[in-house]
Amino acid sequence: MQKKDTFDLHLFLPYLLNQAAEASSLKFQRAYKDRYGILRTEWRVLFHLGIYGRMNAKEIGLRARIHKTKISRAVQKLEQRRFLTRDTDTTDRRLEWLALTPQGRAAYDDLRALAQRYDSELSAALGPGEATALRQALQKLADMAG
Amino acid sequence: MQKKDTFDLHLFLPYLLNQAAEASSLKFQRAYKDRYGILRTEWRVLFHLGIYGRMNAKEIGLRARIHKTKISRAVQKLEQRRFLTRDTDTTDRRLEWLALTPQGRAAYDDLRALAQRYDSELSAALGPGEATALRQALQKLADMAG
DNA sequence: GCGTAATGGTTGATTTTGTAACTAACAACA
DNA sequence: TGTTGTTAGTTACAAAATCAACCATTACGC
Repeated sequence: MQKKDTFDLHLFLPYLLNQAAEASSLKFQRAYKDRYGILRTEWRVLFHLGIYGRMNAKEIGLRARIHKTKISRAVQKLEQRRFLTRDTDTTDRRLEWLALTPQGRAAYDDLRALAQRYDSELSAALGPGEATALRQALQKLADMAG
Repeated sequence: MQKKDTFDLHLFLPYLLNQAAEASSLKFQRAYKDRYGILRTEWRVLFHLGIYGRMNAKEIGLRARIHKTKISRAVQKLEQRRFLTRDTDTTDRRLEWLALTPQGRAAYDDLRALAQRYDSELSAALGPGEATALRQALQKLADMAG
Protein backbone atom coordinates (compact mmCIF):
# COMPACT_ATOMS: atom_id res chain seq x y z
CA MET A 1 0.00 0.00 0.00
CA GLN A 2 1.36 3.33 -1.06
CA LYS A 3 -1.17 6.13 -1.00
CA LYS A 4 -3.73 6.63 1.72
CA ASP A 5 -7.17 8.06 1.50
CA THR A 6 -9.77 9.15 4.00
CA PHE A 7 -12.81 7.65 2.33
CA ASP A 8 -14.09 4.58 4.15
CA LEU A 9 -15.65 2.22 1.69
CA HIS A 10 -17.06 0.05 4.42
CA LEU A 11 -19.21 2.90 5.65
CA PHE A 12 -20.55 3.81 2.21
CA LEU A 13 -24.19 2.85 2.47
CA PRO A 14 -24.78 1.34 -0.99
CA TYR A 15 -21.69 -0.82 -0.55
CA LEU A 16 -22.44 -1.75 3.03
CA LEU A 17 -26.03 -2.58 2.20
CA ASN A 18 -24.90 -4.87 -0.54
CA GLN A 19 -22.45 -6.67 1.69
CA ALA A 20 -25.04 -7.14 4.39
CA ALA A 21 -27.65 -8.26 1.88
CA GLU A 22 -25.36 -10.84 0.37
CA ALA A 23 -24.14 -12.18 3.69
CA SER A 24 -27.63 -12.45 5.11
CA SER A 25 -29.03 -14.12 2.00
CA LEU A 26 -26.44 -16.86 1.76
CA LYS A 27 -28.08 -19.49 3.97
CA PHE A 28 -31.53 -18.99 2.58
CA GLN A 29 -30.20 -18.99 -0.96
CA ARG A 30 -28.55 -22.34 -0.41
CA ALA A 31 -31.82 -23.71 0.94
CA TYR A 32 -34.07 -22.86 -1.99
CA LYS A 33 -31.37 -23.78 -4.45
CA ASP A 34 -30.59 -27.14 -2.90
CA ARG A 35 -34.12 -28.15 -2.02
CA TYR A 36 -36.00 -26.96 -5.07
CA GLY A 37 -33.41 -25.98 -7.64
CA ILE A 38 -34.84 -22.51 -8.06
CA LEU A 39 -33.29 -19.06 -8.37
CA ARG A 40 -33.82 -15.77 -6.61
CA THR A 41 -36.49 -14.46 -8.92
CA GLU A 42 -38.25 -17.78 -8.77
CA TRP A 43 -38.57 -17.94 -4.99
CA ARG A 44 -39.74 -14.35 -5.03
CA VAL A 45 -42.53 -15.15 -7.46
CA LEU A 46 -43.36 -18.24 -5.44
CA PHE A 47 -43.61 -16.17 -2.28
CA HIS A 48 -45.75 -13.50 -3.86
CA LEU A 49 -48.24 -16.11 -4.98
CA GLY A 50 -48.06 -17.88 -1.63
CA ILE A 51 -48.70 -14.71 0.30
CA TYR A 52 -51.11 -12.79 -1.89
CA GLY A 53 -52.77 -15.63 -3.79
CA ARG A 54 -53.68 -15.27 -7.46
CA MET A 55 -51.75 -12.51 -9.20
CA ASN A 56 -50.54 -11.67 -12.68
CA ALA A 57 -46.98 -11.06 -13.78
CA LYS A 58 -47.37 -7.29 -13.88
CA GLU A 59 -48.53 -7.06 -10.28
CA ILE A 60 -45.66 -9.19 -9.06
CA GLY A 61 -43.20 -7.10 -10.98
CA LEU A 62 -44.54 -3.89 -9.48
CA ARG A 63 -44.54 -5.14 -5.93
CA ALA A 64 -41.14 -6.77 -6.06
CA ARG A 65 -39.51 -4.38 -8.50
CA ILE A 66 -38.53 -7.12 -10.89
CA HIS A 67 -38.32 -6.57 -14.63
CA LYS A 68 -40.98 -8.28 -16.69
CA THR A 69 -38.57 -10.43 -18.68
CA LYS A 70 -37.19 -11.86 -15.47
CA ILE A 71 -40.69 -12.58 -14.24
CA SER A 72 -41.67 -14.14 -17.55
CA ARG A 73 -38.78 -16.56 -17.41
CA ALA A 74 -39.25 -17.33 -13.74
CA VAL A 75 -42.91 -18.13 -14.38
CA GLN A 76 -41.95 -20.46 -17.21
CA LYS A 77 -39.62 -22.36 -14.94
CA LEU A 78 -42.08 -22.56 -12.09
CA GLU A 79 -44.69 -23.84 -14.51
CA GLN A 80 -42.33 -26.52 -15.77
CA ARG A 81 -41.74 -27.61 -12.19
CA ARG A 82 -45.53 -27.75 -11.74
CA PHE A 83 -45.38 -25.13 -9.01
CA LEU A 84 -47.95 -22.85 -10.63
CA THR A 85 -50.65 -22.72 -13.28
CA ARG A 86 -51.48 -19.95 -15.73
CA ASP A 87 -54.98 -18.92 -16.61
CA THR A 88 -55.83 -16.35 -19.25
CA ASP A 89 -58.30 -13.73 -18.12
CA THR A 90 -61.66 -14.11 -19.89
CA THR A 91 -62.42 -10.43 -20.37
CA ASP A 92 -58.89 -9.22 -21.09
CA ARG A 93 -57.00 -11.90 -22.89
CA ARG A 94 -53.66 -10.15 -22.39
CA LEU A 95 -53.77 -10.94 -18.69
CA GLU A 96 -52.59 -14.22 -17.23
CA TRP A 97 -53.57 -15.20 -13.75
CA LEU A 98 -51.00 -17.20 -11.88
CA ALA A 99 -51.75 -19.49 -8.98
CA LEU A 100 -49.81 -22.06 -7.01
CA THR A 101 -50.45 -25.74 -7.44
CA PRO A 102 -50.55 -27.92 -4.30
CA GLN A 103 -46.92 -28.74 -5.03
CA GLY A 104 -46.09 -25.07 -5.29
CA ARG A 105 -47.88 -24.33 -2.06
CA ALA A 106 -46.01 -27.13 -0.30
CA ALA A 107 -42.71 -25.70 -1.46
CA TYR A 108 -43.80 -22.25 -0.38
CA ASP A 109 -44.92 -23.46 3.05
CA ASP A 110 -41.61 -25.17 3.56
CA LEU A 111 -39.54 -22.19 2.50
CA ARG A 112 -41.70 -19.72 4.39
CA ALA A 113 -41.17 -21.66 7.61
CA LEU A 114 -37.46 -21.64 6.92
CA ALA A 115 -37.50 -17.93 6.18
CA GLN A 116 -39.28 -17.22 9.42
CA ARG A 117 -36.81 -19.25 11.43
CA TYR A 118 -33.90 -17.62 9.67
CA ASP A 119 -35.30 -14.15 10.11
CA SER A 120 -35.69 -14.81 13.84
CA GLU A 121 -32.07 -15.87 14.00
CA LEU A 122 -30.96 -12.67 12.36
CA SER A 123 -33.17 -10.54 14.59
CA ALA A 124 -31.85 -12.30 17.66
CA ALA A 125 -28.28 -11.71 16.57
CA LEU A 126 -29.02 -8.02 16.29
CA GLY A 127 -31.00 -7.55 19.45
CA PRO A 128 -34.72 -6.78 19.55
CA GLY A 129 -34.78 -2.99 19.34
CA GLU A 130 -32.00 -2.85 16.85
CA ALA A 131 -33.76 -5.23 14.49
CA THR A 132 -36.90 -3.12 14.46
CA ALA A 133 -34.97 0.07 13.90
CA LEU A 134 -33.06 -1.62 11.10
CA ARG A 135 -36.23 -2.68 9.35
CA GLN A 136 -37.62 0.83 9.54
CA ALA A 137 -34.48 2.37 8.13
CA LEU A 138 -34.37 -0.18 5.34
CA GLN A 139 -37.99 0.44 4.45
CA LYS A 140 -37.23 4.11 4.13
CA LEU A 141 -34.32 3.43 1.80
CA ALA A 142 -36.21 0.86 -0.22
CA ASP A 143 -39.08 3.27 -0.76
CA MET A 144 -36.87 6.03 -2.09
CA ALA A 145 -37.09 6.43 -5.82
CA GLY A 146 -33.74 6.00 -7.54
CA MET B 1 -56.08 -12.57 -4.55
CA GLN B 2 -57.61 -15.64 -2.99
CA LYS B 3 -55.68 -17.02 -0.06
CA LYS B 4 -54.17 -14.93 2.68
CA ASP B 5 -51.04 -15.56 4.63
CA THR B 6 -49.48 -13.98 7.68
CA PHE B 7 -45.90 -13.92 6.49
CA ASP B 8 -44.78 -10.42 5.56
CA LEU B 9 -42.21 -10.59 2.81
CA HIS B 10 -41.38 -6.93 3.15
CA LEU B 11 -40.14 -7.50 6.69
CA PHE B 12 -37.99 -10.50 5.81
CA LEU B 13 -34.49 -9.19 6.32
CA PRO B 14 -32.69 -10.79 3.37
CA TYR B 15 -35.40 -9.53 1.03
CA LEU B 16 -35.64 -6.11 2.62
CA LEU B 17 -31.88 -5.71 2.59
CA ASN B 18 -31.79 -6.50 -1.09
CA GLN B 19 -34.51 -4.02 -1.91
CA ALA B 20 -32.81 -1.30 0.09
CA ALA B 21 -29.44 -2.11 -1.42
CA GLU B 22 -30.75 -1.96 -4.94
CA ALA B 23 -32.72 1.22 -4.43
CA SER B 24 -29.82 2.97 -2.75
CA SER B 25 -27.32 1.88 -5.40
CA LEU B 26 -29.31 3.04 -8.40
CA LYS B 27 -28.06 6.60 -8.67
CA PHE B 28 -24.46 5.74 -8.05
CA GLN B 29 -24.66 2.84 -10.47
CA ARG B 30 -25.90 5.11 -13.21
CA ALA B 31 -23.03 7.49 -12.53
CA TYR B 32 -20.15 5.04 -12.87
CA LYS B 33 -21.84 3.34 -15.78
CA ASP B 34 -22.56 6.51 -17.71
CA ARG B 35 -19.35 8.35 -16.94
CA TYR B 36 -16.83 5.54 -17.21
CA GLY B 37 -18.65 2.58 -18.69
CA ILE B 38 -17.67 0.31 -15.83
CA LEU B 39 -19.53 -2.32 -13.82
CA ARG B 40 -20.00 -2.95 -10.14
CA THR B 41 -16.98 -5.14 -9.66
CA GLU B 42 -14.89 -2.67 -11.61
CA TRP B 43 -15.70 0.35 -9.47
CA ARG B 44 -15.07 -1.74 -6.42
CA VAL B 45 -11.62 -2.69 -7.59
CA LEU B 46 -11.01 0.94 -8.57
CA PHE B 47 -12.01 2.08 -5.10
CA HIS B 48 -9.88 -0.47 -3.33
CA LEU B 49 -6.84 0.68 -5.23
CA GLY B 50 -7.76 4.32 -4.73
CA ILE B 51 -8.19 3.89 -1.01
CA TYR B 52 -5.51 1.39 -0.09
CA GLY B 53 -3.00 2.00 -2.86
CA ARG B 54 -1.06 -0.87 -4.41
CA MET B 55 -2.74 -4.23 -3.87
CA ASN B 56 -2.95 -7.60 -5.56
CA ALA B 57 -6.06 -9.35 -6.75
CA LYS B 58 -6.15 -11.74 -3.83
CA GLU B 59 -6.18 -8.97 -1.25
CA ILE B 60 -8.97 -7.14 -3.02
CA GLY B 61 -11.00 -10.31 -3.22
CA LEU B 62 -10.61 -10.96 0.49
CA ARG B 63 -11.52 -7.46 1.55
CA ALA B 64 -14.47 -7.07 -0.78
CA ARG B 65 -15.60 -10.69 -0.80
CA ILE B 66 -15.42 -10.95 -4.54
CA HIS B 67 -14.55 -14.17 -6.33
CA LYS B 68 -11.19 -14.26 -8.02
CA THR B 69 -12.59 -14.81 -11.50
CA LYS B 70 -14.66 -11.66 -11.19
CA ILE B 71 -11.63 -9.73 -10.02
CA SER B 72 -9.54 -11.14 -12.83
CA ARG B 73 -11.99 -9.93 -15.44
CA ALA B 74 -12.50 -6.57 -13.78
CA VAL B 75 -8.75 -6.02 -13.72
CA GLN B 76 -8.50 -6.88 -17.40
CA LYS B 77 -11.13 -4.31 -18.25
CA LEU B 78 -9.63 -1.63 -16.05
CA GLU B 79 -6.28 -2.29 -17.65
CA GLN B 80 -7.76 -1.93 -21.14
CA ARG B 81 -9.24 1.40 -20.10
CA ARG B 82 -5.78 2.41 -18.84
CA PHE B 83 -7.09 2.82 -15.30
CA LEU B 84 -4.49 0.55 -13.74
CA THR B 85 -1.16 -1.13 -14.35
CA ARG B 86 -0.02 -4.61 -13.38
CA ASP B 87 3.41 -5.37 -12.06
CA THR B 88 4.66 -8.86 -11.36
CA ASP B 89 6.31 -9.26 -7.98
CA THR B 90 10.06 -9.82 -8.34
CA THR B 91 10.46 -12.38 -5.57
CA ASP B 92 7.17 -14.24 -6.08
CA ARG B 93 6.28 -14.21 -9.73
CA ARG B 94 2.75 -15.46 -9.07
CA LEU B 95 1.83 -12.13 -7.50
CA GLU B 96 0.73 -9.16 -9.53
CA TRP B 97 0.73 -5.72 -7.99
CA LEU B 98 -2.00 -3.46 -9.20
CA ALA B 99 -1.85 0.32 -9.08
CA LEU B 100 -3.93 3.13 -10.50
CA THR B 101 -2.68 5.21 -13.39
CA PRO B 102 -3.24 8.97 -13.22
CA GLN B 103 -6.35 8.38 -15.33
CA GLY B 104 -7.54 5.74 -12.92
CA ARG B 105 -6.92 8.02 -9.98
CA ALA B 106 -8.82 10.83 -11.66
CA ALA B 107 -11.80 8.55 -12.19
CA TYR B 108 -11.56 7.37 -8.61
CA ASP B 109 -11.37 10.91 -7.25
CA ASP B 110 -14.41 11.88 -9.24
CA LEU B 111 -16.47 8.87 -8.18
CA ARG B 112 -15.34 9.08 -4.58
CA ALA B 113 -16.54 12.68 -4.37
CA LEU B 114 -19.82 11.59 -5.83
CA ALA B 115 -20.07 8.68 -3.41
CA GLN B 116 -19.48 10.98 -0.48
CA ARG B 117 -22.14 13.41 -1.62
CA TYR B 118 -24.57 10.63 -2.23
CA ASP B 119 -23.86 8.98 1.10
CA SER B 120 -24.53 12.28 2.83
CA GLU B 121 -27.84 12.55 1.05
CA LEU B 122 -28.84 9.11 2.21
CA SER B 123 -27.74 9.79 5.78
CA ALA B 124 -29.67 13.04 5.80
CA ALA B 125 -32.79 11.32 4.56
CA LEU B 126 -32.54 8.87 7.43
CA GLY B 127 -31.67 11.29 10.18
CA PRO B 128 -28.31 11.41 11.96
CA GLY B 129 -28.75 8.90 14.76
CA GLU B 130 -30.62 6.48 12.60
CA ALA B 131 -27.90 6.45 9.94
CA THR B 132 -25.24 5.56 12.48
CA ALA B 133 -27.37 2.84 14.00
CA LEU B 134 -28.07 1.49 10.54
CA ARG B 135 -24.39 1.28 9.68
CA GLN B 136 -23.66 -0.59 12.89
CA ALA B 137 -26.41 -3.09 12.30
CA LEU B 138 -25.31 -3.62 8.71
CA GLN B 139 -21.71 -4.16 9.77
CA LYS B 140 -22.88 -6.84 12.16
CA LEU B 141 -24.83 -8.59 9.44
CA ALA B 142 -22.06 -8.24 6.89
CA ASP B 143 -19.54 -9.76 9.28
CA MET B 144 -21.63 -12.82 9.95
CA ALA B 145 -20.37 -15.86 8.13
CA GLY B 146 -23.00 -17.42 5.88
C1' DG C 1 -66.02 1.90 -36.84
C1' DC C 2 -60.79 2.83 -37.98
C1' DG C 3 -56.20 4.09 -37.22
C1' DT C 4 -52.91 4.84 -33.57
C1' DA C 5 -51.17 4.32 -29.14
C1' DA C 6 -50.62 1.69 -24.97
C1' DT C 7 -50.46 -2.68 -22.32
C1' DG C 8 -49.23 -7.60 -20.80
C1' DG C 9 -46.25 -10.66 -21.85
C1' DT C 10 -42.59 -13.24 -24.76
C1' DT C 11 -38.42 -13.92 -27.49
C1' DG C 12 -33.60 -13.24 -29.33
C1' DA C 13 -29.05 -11.34 -29.33
C1' DT C 14 -25.46 -9.81 -26.38
C1' DT C 15 -23.26 -9.28 -22.01
C1' DT C 16 -22.18 -10.87 -17.48
C1' DT C 17 -21.81 -14.32 -14.06
C1' DG C 18 -20.76 -18.88 -12.01
C1' DT C 19 -18.33 -23.30 -11.81
C1' DA C 20 -14.72 -26.05 -12.76
C1' DA C 21 -10.69 -27.02 -14.78
C1' DC C 22 -6.43 -25.22 -15.88
C1' DT C 23 -1.35 -23.02 -15.94
C1' DA C 24 2.56 -21.30 -13.75
C1' DA C 25 5.12 -20.51 -9.75
C1' DC C 26 6.37 -21.50 -5.12
C1' DA C 27 6.61 -24.46 -0.58
C1' DA C 28 7.37 -28.51 2.15
C1' DC C 29 9.40 -32.37 3.20
C1' DA C 30 11.21 -36.96 2.27
C1' DT D 1 16.80 -33.05 -5.83
C1' DG D 2 12.02 -34.72 -6.70
C1' DT D 3 7.52 -35.56 -5.64
C1' DT D 4 3.43 -33.71 -3.83
C1' DG D 5 0.61 -30.00 -2.35
C1' DT D 6 -0.62 -24.90 -2.39
C1' DT D 7 -1.27 -20.60 -4.13
C1' DA D 8 -2.21 -16.52 -7.60
C1' DG D 9 -4.39 -15.82 -11.39
C1' DT D 10 -6.60 -17.16 -16.07
C1' DT D 11 -9.62 -19.49 -19.23
C1' DA D 12 -13.56 -22.28 -21.10
C1' DC D 13 -18.13 -23.44 -21.10
C1' DA D 14 -22.69 -23.27 -19.24
C1' DA D 15 -26.18 -20.53 -16.83
C1' DA D 16 -28.33 -16.17 -16.15
C1' DA D 17 -29.20 -11.16 -16.65
C1' DT D 18 -29.92 -7.28 -19.74
C1' DC D 19 -31.89 -4.67 -23.53
C1' DA D 20 -34.35 -4.07 -27.45
C1' DA D 21 -37.49 -5.61 -30.53
C1' DC D 22 -41.45 -8.12 -30.94
C1' DC D 23 -46.62 -10.28 -30.80
C1' DA D 24 -51.35 -10.11 -29.51
C1' DT D 25 -54.79 -7.66 -27.44
C1' DT D 26 -57.22 -3.74 -25.62
C1' DA D 27 -57.98 1.47 -25.12
C1' DC D 28 -58.33 5.93 -27.04
C1' DG D 29 -59.25 9.78 -30.28
C1' DC D 30 -61.70 11.09 -34.01
